[in-house]
Amino acid sequence: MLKFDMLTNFYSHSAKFLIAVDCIIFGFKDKELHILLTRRPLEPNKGEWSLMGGFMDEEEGLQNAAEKVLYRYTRQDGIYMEQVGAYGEMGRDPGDRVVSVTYYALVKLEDFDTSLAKEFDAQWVNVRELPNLIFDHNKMVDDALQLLRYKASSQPIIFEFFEEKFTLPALQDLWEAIYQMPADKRNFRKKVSSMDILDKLEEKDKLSSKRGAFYYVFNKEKYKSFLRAGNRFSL
Amino acid sequence: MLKFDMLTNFYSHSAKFLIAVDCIIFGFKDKELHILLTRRPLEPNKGEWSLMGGFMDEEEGLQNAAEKVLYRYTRQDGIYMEQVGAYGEMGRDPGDRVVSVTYYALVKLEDFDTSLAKEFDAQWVNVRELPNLIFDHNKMVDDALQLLRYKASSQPIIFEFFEEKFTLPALQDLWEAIYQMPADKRNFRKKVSSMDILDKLEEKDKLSSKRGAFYYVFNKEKYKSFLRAGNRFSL
DNA sequence: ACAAAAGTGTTCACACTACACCCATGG
DNA sequence: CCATGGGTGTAGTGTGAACACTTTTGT
Repeated sequence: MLKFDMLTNFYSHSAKFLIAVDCIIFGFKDKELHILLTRRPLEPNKGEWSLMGGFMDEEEGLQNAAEKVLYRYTRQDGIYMEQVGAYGEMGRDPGDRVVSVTYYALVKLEDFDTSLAKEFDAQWVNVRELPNLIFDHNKMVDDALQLLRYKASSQPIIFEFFEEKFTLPALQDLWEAIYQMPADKRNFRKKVSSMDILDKLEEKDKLSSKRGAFYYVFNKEKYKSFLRAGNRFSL
Repeated sequence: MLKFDMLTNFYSHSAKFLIAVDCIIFGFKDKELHILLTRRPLEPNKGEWSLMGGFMDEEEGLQNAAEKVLYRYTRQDGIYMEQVGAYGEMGRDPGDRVVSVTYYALVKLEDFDTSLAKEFDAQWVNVRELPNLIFDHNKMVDDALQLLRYKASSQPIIFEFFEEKFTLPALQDLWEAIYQMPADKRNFRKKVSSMDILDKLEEKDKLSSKRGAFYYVFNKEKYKSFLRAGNRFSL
């Protein structure tokens, strides 16, 4: 009996914990950064605002668990995702001892399936007007935002917010929403175009202005050359 | 029975996991950055190189667990520590399903109790000459180093490597060990002194040179004024 | 014709880089 | 007296910030 335990499990003496995966899902809408929140469907704290989450299963890793949560609530695949951290202080969840590992994700909000919102009682909430969230979820969002800002300044992840093409005015609006700072139009465009990592399309977006703004696309190959030449992305 | 479960534990259906806390303990010695490693005392992979770690108990949080590990292996208190991340892919630990949460720590290696080394079969290993470590511990060290570099460039944590006082040549050696880059002596000293966050002592360190180098101390009050004036630490 | 957003260059200040010589001391 | 590491200043270059007007087009 003991021998069997030793073969299947070397650490059988130690305590075990529930592991939750909570996702800070960012999207860009109405010139503002939003995150997807839900009304918690279960006790304790049922009905209060909460991040999207779930428990990790035996037969999956942390990444898989996070991807599962993301797919469940967005039906999008290949979502950009990054771990924020682990939250495991005593009593952070009054329901039980739970260690939560958080990921932030960037989703393309242009073609979001609105029927999902009803199904899960989910809403896109402006990050500038966040309500009180359960447990330590507000702290998680703060940490995620800080990490997002750092990553977006040093890696080309800002393009993950768009389905494919985007205009420079929209890109700048997004930048300003992420950093909660106004940016100078000319300096912003200069910085972007100086990296030479975008392709300008013929097509214009005529929806948000009369003149229309040209669409651009992030060009992964150009970005690679850019890196090979010893440069580093910076926004 | 069911009712009782619901009161004490709302999530009783979900899987539970062992949670390990592994620490990347950094120290500065012989002009090089070192980390504290040990020969793993238990199966599986007994005898191989490993980070310092332990399992989290029921009645402690992640932070407490990490502090416990640090105190156990260094006997130092108030160690600077920061979470690196959670590692929880399937099969990362062949012994059992374990999710590991890692912290890096900066310890004062000047007055390190060498008897501890024997007690725990621990050694300070140069980060430039790391052996293969068990499981995903090499990846953990890489991630910790990256985070350390980022933090040390934007916050005054580099001083945590010293007991109290330090010389500018030693500080520069440490900086070079962290970033694995040579630094210009005059530019380095200019940057440090331009922040005006150090106190120069009368005393000199006469051990590492004939002329002797003045000791300096990090002045927390000066640093606060520095921040209040709208500046940001940068090295 | 006018309102509303797109697009475009130049100047200035500051920060970062490169660089070489004298000083103090112990042996 | 000399070898070893400690300590100091300046000039040039590149990067980030400030700043205003013209263009296009739908109504």
